[in-house]
Amino acid sequence: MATHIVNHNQKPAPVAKSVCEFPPAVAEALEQDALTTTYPTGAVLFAEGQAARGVFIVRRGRVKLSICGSDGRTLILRIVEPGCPLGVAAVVSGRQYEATAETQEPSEISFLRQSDLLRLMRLSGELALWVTQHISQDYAGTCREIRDLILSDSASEKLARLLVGWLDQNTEARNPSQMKLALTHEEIGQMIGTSRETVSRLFAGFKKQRLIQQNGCTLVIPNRVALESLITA
Amino acid sequence: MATHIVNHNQKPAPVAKSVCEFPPAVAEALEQDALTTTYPTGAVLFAEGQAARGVFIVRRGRVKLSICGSDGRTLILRIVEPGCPLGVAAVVSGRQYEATAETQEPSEISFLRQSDLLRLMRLSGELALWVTQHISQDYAGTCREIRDLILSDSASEKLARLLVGWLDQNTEARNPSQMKLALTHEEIGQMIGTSRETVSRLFAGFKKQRLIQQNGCTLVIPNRVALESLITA
DNA sequence: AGCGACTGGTGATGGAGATCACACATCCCT
DNA sequence: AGGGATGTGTGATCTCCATCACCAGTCGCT
Repeated sequence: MATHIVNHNQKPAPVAKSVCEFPPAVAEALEQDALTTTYPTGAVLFAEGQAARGVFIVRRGRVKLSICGSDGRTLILRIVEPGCPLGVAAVVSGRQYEATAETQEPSEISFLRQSDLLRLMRLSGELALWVTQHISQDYAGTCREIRDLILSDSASEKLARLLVGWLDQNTEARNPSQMKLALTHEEIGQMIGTSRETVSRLFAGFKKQRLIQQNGCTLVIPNRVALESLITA
Repeated sequence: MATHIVNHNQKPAPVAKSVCEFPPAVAEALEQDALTTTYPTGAVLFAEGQAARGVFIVRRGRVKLSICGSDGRTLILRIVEPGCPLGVAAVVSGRQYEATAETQEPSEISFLRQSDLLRLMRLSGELALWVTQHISQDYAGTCREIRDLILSDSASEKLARLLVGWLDQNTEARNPSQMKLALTHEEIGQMIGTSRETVSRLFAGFKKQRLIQQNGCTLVIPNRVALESLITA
C-alpha cells in the first residue's frame, strides 16, 4: 500500500522534535516497505515487555509512551508527535520494547518490520544515521526526565518544570505564552510522578499566585519568569 | 487509558563478559586512532553539559556515571565496567554529554575523537553497529532505572532491587551469593535516590531480618528469594 | 430527562523519609 | 601521639505528599 507523504498542517520544524519531514532515504523506505494504518484513540501499538517486532512511525496524531511498575502505577515518559519513530532502540538491539505506546487521539501510523528496517539500514547509511540519532535523542530525553523527576523533591518544582518545558515547545505558536492543555490532571500526575489530587492542588495554588490562568482547556502563563523561579527554589 | 500489568522478570542483558574483548573492527579502530591513558581515582573524564568531544572506552577500572540536579544532589546512573564505551549517544548526535563520568579507581581508558569515530563508523558497518547497540543498551538501562526509581515508593524496595541486580552481575563469581561492596552508603543512596541515613537504617534492618550479612566490605546474601519478596510487596 | 463514567476540587489523616544533630570508628597525615 | 577527613550508626523532629473520602460538574448515552 503506497502511502502519500503529506503533512496537512505544515508546521515549521518543531524545535526539539527534529524533523517532521523525513530525509529522502527515510521517506523512500516508508513508501516501499511501511504499512500505514489509522488507529482510534486508546489503541496499544506495543506493550512494555513484548518482543520487538518493528518500529512505528507517527504520521499524524499523538502517542503516549509510558512505563508501569509492578504495583500498577504508570509513568508517562513522553508524548510523541508526528515525524518520530517509536521502538527504535528495542528493534535495533533485538530486545523487548522498553515502554508501552498508546494512541492519545486518532492517529495515522506507519509500521516497519524489524527485518526490513535492519535490511534498509544496511543499504542506506542515511537511514541508519537517522535511526541512530533518534535513539540517542531518546536517550538524552530520558536522562533529562530522570534529572527532573529525581532531583527535585518538591512536586511544585516538577510541575513548574513540565509547564516551562511545554512553553519551550510552543515557541512558534502565535501566542507563545498560551497553550492547549490536552492532558487530564491524572495524566499530568503520571508525567511528574505524583498523585492526581496533588496536581489539582498545585494548579489551584499556581492560580492563586497568578502564575497561571486557565479558561477551558487553554492555559495561559503570563509570567514565565515567576514560574521558573520555582525551579531552583 | 488501560493499565498494563507487565512482567519485568527478565534477567538483565547478557553481561558483556567484563573482560575487555571487542569485535575485530572495534579493536582495530582503537589500535589505530585511540589514545589510551591511565587516570587516577576521581578523575573527571567529562562533565554533564560539556560539548561532546569524543567517546571514552573503559579498558580497565570502573567509572561512575552520574547526573546532578540544580540543588547539587547527585544521582548515579550506573557504574561502567571495562569494555563499555562512554558518551556515545552525545557524540553521534553531536550534542552535550548527558552525564558526568568520573573514575572510581585507577583506570585505563581509551579516547576516540568524535571526528575519528564518525569517520570509522562510515567505513565499518560493524563498528557502527557496535556503537548503535551500545546506545540502545544504555537507553534500555536508563528506562529500567526510571522504573525502579519512580515506580516503587518504598526505599527498601529500591535497595532490594539494587542488591538483586548486583547479584545478577555476579553469576560467574565463585560464590554467587557473595560480593564485594565497593560503594559507600552515600553512593548507594545516590543510586537509589535516598539519603545516606536511610541507607544506613535499611542495611541495619536487613541485617536484623537476616536478609544480608556483612563482614568488612564483603556482602553475603544468604537468601535471595527473601530479598526478592520485598520487591513487589 | 436520568443514568453512568470520567474529571476536577478539597478536607482530614497518616506515614515514610528528609533533615538535623550527635557519637564513634577508621584511616592517613606531619 | 594529636588532628583532619571520611564513613557509619541512631535518635528526634518535621514536612510533604499519598491516600481515603466525598461532592460537584460535564460529558455521552438509552
